[in-house]
Amino acid sequence: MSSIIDKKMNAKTRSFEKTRQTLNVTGLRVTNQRALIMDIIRQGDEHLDADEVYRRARAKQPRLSLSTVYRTLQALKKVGLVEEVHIDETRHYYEIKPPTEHHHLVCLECGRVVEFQYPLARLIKRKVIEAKDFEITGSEIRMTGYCPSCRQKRK
Amino acid sequence: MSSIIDKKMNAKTRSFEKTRQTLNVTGLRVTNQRALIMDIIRQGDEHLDADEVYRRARAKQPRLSLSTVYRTLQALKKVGLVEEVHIDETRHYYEIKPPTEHHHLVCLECGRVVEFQYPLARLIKRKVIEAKDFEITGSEIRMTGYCPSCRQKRK
DNA sequence: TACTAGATGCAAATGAGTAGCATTATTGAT
DNA sequence: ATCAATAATGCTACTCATTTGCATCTAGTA
Ligand SMILES: [Mn+2]
Ligand SMILES: [Mn+2]
Ligand SMILES: [Zn+2]
Ligand SMILES: [Zn+2]
Repeated sequence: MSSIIDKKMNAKTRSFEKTRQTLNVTGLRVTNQRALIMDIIRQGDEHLDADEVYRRARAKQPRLSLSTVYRTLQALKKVGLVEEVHIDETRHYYEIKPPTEHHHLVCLECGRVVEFQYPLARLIKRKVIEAKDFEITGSEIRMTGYCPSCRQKRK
Repeated sequence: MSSIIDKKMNAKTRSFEKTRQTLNVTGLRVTNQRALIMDIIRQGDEHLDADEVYRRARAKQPRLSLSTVYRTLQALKKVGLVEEVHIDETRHYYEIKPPTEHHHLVCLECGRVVEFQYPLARLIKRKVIEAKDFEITGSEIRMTGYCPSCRQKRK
């Protein structure tokens, strides 16, 4: 049998199985649709919205419903495996909960989203508790501007 | 005639006229509905959403339509008189463009929004251009946590 | 005062996300 | 392996903030 196909299948299967393991410890039931959705987010390079997840998932499981995608995204968010990002105002995007703090830069010209790895949460948390006696548990920074390649074109 | 009523009327009229002046220099046509909406946002202490603006405006101009509120908010945003804040995911809120940078703290318990006056934009802008060659033109920080009074209750 | 582009009001449309409910699948116990 | 309990799924219908089309109106200008 073709070793190329075997390798592809195995890579996919491995990833999927790893995802099932991850899900298993959350208390959530491990369903095929959840494993698939989680896997798609894990493998997806970009930030995906519900509809994009849906489109990609249907390629594998045509009977999967959009409701399930929405419910799964909520569930994964709740158990802390996935994070919701508010890059634009019209819809929510999702990414695997990252190990280190990062924030998002959105290019106003081309829409590209760039990640900015920098720890601001600590600083902010401290400043806020000093000034306002307000205890911060989460913060999100969204920055807009122009990416390197669009800056060139504008000049 | 009652001087109290006169003073009230005059205060309102003065505010409204000042708003008309402000609008006049923007290139936008100065309509009663725009002046009223702008005035409501200016006088409103809190952050107002479209529907709240609509409710308050109808008290003065019952024929005003919700569409006009939405269109006006967009117009005021575009000319830089008003700023859109993304405090929650379900709707947009509006405030007069503040002269100094501030960000918003949202209490997860009671929903109260507290403003945090602190200049982070400069720092962020610099760090980002260094690290990513990305030119930042706007940034918004949304922080969630617990306000002083809700922190008490939780203990 | 008359002209005209821009603004308004109303009604209908859009679109992301949610909810109800009958059916199905996972899990943990026998 | 079988079963019961109950969580999850797939539909469909719904909600609700925001947008759009279009006929009518009005602010700004000559
Ligand atoms: Mn990211
Ligand atoms: Mn504010
Ligand atoms: Zn760009
Ligand atoms: Zn509170």
